[in-house]
Amino acid sequence: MIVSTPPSATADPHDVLGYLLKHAALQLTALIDAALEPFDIDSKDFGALRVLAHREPTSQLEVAKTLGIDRTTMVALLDVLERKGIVTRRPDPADRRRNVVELTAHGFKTYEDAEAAHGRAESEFLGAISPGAVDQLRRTLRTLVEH
Amino acid sequence: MIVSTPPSATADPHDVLGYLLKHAALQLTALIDAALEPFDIDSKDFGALRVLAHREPTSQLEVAKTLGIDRTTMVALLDVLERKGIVTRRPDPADRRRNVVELTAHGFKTYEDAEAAHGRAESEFLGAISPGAVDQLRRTLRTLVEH
DNA sequence: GACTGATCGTCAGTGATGCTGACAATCAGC
DNA sequence: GCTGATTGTCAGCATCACTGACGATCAGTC
Repeated sequence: MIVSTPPSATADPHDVLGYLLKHAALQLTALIDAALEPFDIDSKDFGALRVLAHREPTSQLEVAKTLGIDRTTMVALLDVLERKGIVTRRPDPADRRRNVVELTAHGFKTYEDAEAAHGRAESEFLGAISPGAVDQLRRTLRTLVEH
Repeated sequence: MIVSTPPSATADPHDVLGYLLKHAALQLTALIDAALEPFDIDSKDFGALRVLAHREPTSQLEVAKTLGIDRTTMVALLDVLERKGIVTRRPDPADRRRNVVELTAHGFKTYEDAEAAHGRAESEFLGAISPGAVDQLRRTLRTLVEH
């Protein structure tokens, strides 16, 4: 080493991809949580609602797998949503080990409102970059996450 | 709505940016933690080491601010690194409220080895996308994180 | 020089998150 | 009808990073 790390001798953590990904996720989540707060749900809840709104009623495990969370975590998540009257659980007649999870009417309305708010929050977060860069970002992240 | 969400009626969470960012961060962190394991540090520790290696010895608070973590969190982080002989803490003679934090010789060696391993892990994670896309990703994330 | 307010490191306590391990109920294959 | 696997549930635990409080110290003011 001739000179002591020439250009950015500050060791800017913004060079480290892990830092950038983590903090981008944190900031976006905070924005979305704030945007969803009027609907009494948060970003985790929204993820579940989104899956439920676009599917035939499925089991808890299916939803959990889709969201990439544990089935034990799903229990607590649905407990809250059920208490709020957003989803219902009933035993699946075809396989009584399973619970069929469904959005209530109120749940579906909540989802639609939340979807709009979510979109606005995401757009706000992405406001500083061009639409092309947004597409590129989404594609790149998809590739990385899906190996 | 004419038909019920035409193309991807599965509500793929991979469309949601928050999901992508979070899981990209998780996967990368897991890879890096595994790569750093032989050096008895993890990705959080590495962040601190990186800052310390590229700076004049500074206070705990400075390092914490740079890393975007709380000063109370920094205490525990440094406790571990000090116990491992990677950093030293001593009161700043110029301001005895502060601790001067420094890498030990062993700490610096650890950092250099860890830096190489970290780079390999990051490259492995980024293997599926082109170098151009990597640059673009880094720039985009930087813009987003820095508002 | 002594008082006031702010700063730094420390620690205890807290809340959120998401796991493991165990359990009962149920199903599928033989 | 057994046996083993699956589903939902629950208790317990580990991690993480925070808040609030405290003592020690510093800087500015009188």
